[in-house]
Amino acid sequence: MFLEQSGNRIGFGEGFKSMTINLKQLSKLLKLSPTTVSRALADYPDVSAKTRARVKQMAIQHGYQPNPVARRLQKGKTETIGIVITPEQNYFSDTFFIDLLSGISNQITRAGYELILGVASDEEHEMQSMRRMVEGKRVDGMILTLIREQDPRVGYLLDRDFPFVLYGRTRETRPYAFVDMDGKQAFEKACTYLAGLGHRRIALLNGEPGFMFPVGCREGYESGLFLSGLELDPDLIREWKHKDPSQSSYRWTLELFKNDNPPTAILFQTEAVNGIFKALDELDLQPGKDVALIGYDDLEIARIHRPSLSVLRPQAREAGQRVVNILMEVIKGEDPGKFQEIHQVEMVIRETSLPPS
Amino acid sequence: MFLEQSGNRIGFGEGFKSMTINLKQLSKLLKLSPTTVSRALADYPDVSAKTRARVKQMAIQHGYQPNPVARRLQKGKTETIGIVITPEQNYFSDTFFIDLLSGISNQITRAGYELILGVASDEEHEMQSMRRMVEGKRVDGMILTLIREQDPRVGYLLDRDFPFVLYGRTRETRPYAFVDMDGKQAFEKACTYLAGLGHRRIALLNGEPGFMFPVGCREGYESGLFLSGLELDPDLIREWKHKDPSQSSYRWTLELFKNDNPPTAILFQTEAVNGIFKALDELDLQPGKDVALIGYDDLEIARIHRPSLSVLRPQAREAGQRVVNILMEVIKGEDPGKFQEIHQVEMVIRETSLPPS
DNA sequence: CACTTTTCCCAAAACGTTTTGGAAAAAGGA
DNA sequence: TCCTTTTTCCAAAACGTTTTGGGAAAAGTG
Repeated sequence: MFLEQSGNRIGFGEGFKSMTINLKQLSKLLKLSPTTVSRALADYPDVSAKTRARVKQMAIQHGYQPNPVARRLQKGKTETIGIVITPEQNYFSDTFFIDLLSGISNQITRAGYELILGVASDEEHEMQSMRRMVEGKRVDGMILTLIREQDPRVGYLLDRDFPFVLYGRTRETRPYAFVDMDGKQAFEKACTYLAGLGHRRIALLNGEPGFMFPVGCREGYESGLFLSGLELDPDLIREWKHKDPSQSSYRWTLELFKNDNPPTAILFQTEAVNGIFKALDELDLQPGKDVALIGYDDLEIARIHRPSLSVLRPQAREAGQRVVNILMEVIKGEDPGKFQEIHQVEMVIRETSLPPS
Repeated sequence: MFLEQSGNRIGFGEGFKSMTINLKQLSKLLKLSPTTVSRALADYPDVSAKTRARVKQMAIQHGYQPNPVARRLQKGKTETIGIVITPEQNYFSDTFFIDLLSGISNQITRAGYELILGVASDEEHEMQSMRRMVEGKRVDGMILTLIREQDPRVGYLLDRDFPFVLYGRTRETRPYAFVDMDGKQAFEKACTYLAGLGHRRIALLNGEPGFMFPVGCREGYESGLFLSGLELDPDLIREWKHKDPSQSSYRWTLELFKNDNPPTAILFQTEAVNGIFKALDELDLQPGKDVALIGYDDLEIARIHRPSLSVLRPQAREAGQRVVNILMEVIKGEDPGKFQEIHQVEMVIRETSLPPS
């Protein structure tokens, strides 16, 4: 009796469990109607300044917070955003994805929303997890990452006019909202930079085919070569497959140097750096000295490695915040086509981008 | 008018948006009361088999799914579990944490619950994010990871009798539920294994102090030495600080071999492997051949590196699933003290655990 | 048949908010 | 003063479920 946890009585049992107070209880305490209390807290103009102050003070004093579930039901919103990640996307490899997520999460919290997470083992479960969120009315909007060139998720969401924002782009003619990094501009910049140093043989170790982001990287690479008056040599382009060890960055790098006219510089995704270093080591080539290297993504290893790796650095946190802000607009009913942002990528010159020896 | 999205009319406009149906609407369609429909779908015995079948069939046909928000309000549960991660915990470094998260997420989905995620930049925001979830009545239970020896989160949750489960352990006398890896047994096993191969000088490059898991690692290490009749040499023990480059695994490894009686084997967190390899390389020592290595956690790099790294492999996925199952019991009101699980860690012998040369 | 038990269904209440549509009281205007 | 406007508050409805507490019909029992 003494220890019962019914918890809805007020002013009894200073245990933490009973520290939860109701709108009704609060209004009783104030001798006001729940309506007025609710409106006072929401700063409606039709409640006098005096009572508003009194209400707010009492609310703080009792630690009142409106029950989010009840509010959601009444408002007809879930106040929730969904995201699905896959373990295979070793996008998780280092700070990059977590930075993106951090930006997303913080901005969502700021809006008073919730971020719900699904972890899917493959493409099929990814879709399944998303459908559960959408069709189960569990979210007001979706955030999509690691976008494929042909991505069924985008068609699905467009078909039912469900709010979403992509981090990345896809091949889809209907308008949709996205935030993307300017991989093209980044690789073009890196390529012309290396050419400017005197490099004539620049290789590209590109990301996994099927995804969208390597497309931009390649465009930028080709454009950079062109702007520098260099020929494109197909032998210098490789596509790295993350899941297939026979096509690992290590193997591809070794092969690259079997060429009788090997490259003096390599552009690549920083994820692949371990394999590249390993291969160069075996070939007795010094990174930076014998081969210039610029990676895409500023992972921790890029900073701590000796020599430190020159990189292209996308601002993941900022991008995450923008994704959320845009999604909120789309949820409000704004036209998604209005929100298509391409963010510049800065280049960080460290020790692996010297002129050819 | 024709394209209006009011969406609550039935059987009109086969657009996807209107594909959402209500309990009330469904019951009207069936000429039954909402009560009966609800109870039929929940398999209550007081509805005849015939109508139950009819209801279910109609529900499927119209893709009816109860609105989770409404159900939560009525049931007085959020059907939601919270977790807060921090970017600094480069636990995210590879598959380990994402595997844990994957186990957690899948099991939560199976229970019809939701997983909400907070990303905090430091210890203070970590607490803040958790308090928002708990005091804002946004979750029914919390999952805690990367536990510190003194962890204010645990005290906080115990104080208000809020359901939670730790992945890991902490110094706290009150009973609480946890799932932990048997780091002690793992390091003991690795240590005696190396000693059995003939190693006499075994070093420990331990995890960051302040966290709980290195404590078990050290205990296991010391116990392993003792069981093998080896002396403990404090010079062979280092604590690696992730955020402080002056105490990086690279530096510590170099220092380790300045010793005039250097180790022939090293035990460490696999996270630290890059620095160790780098240092050994500079010292002209071959991993596996000149120095035996066993890492804790089976990260991808352990498998793909040549020589491949022998490791201790915690089963992250399974642990994640157990954490959720236990949390569900605790939420139901079971005594948390009953759920304290320590999972065995298997040892995977690869190429870096040879006898001393 | 009269009574009890079982089967099957439902109206109403409840969960905790916000919104709607006033209404009473106070203030302003003539 | 009387009428209009503004200020300030509130009762009731609504959001979409599940649970409570029956109640009518059907089936069983003597």
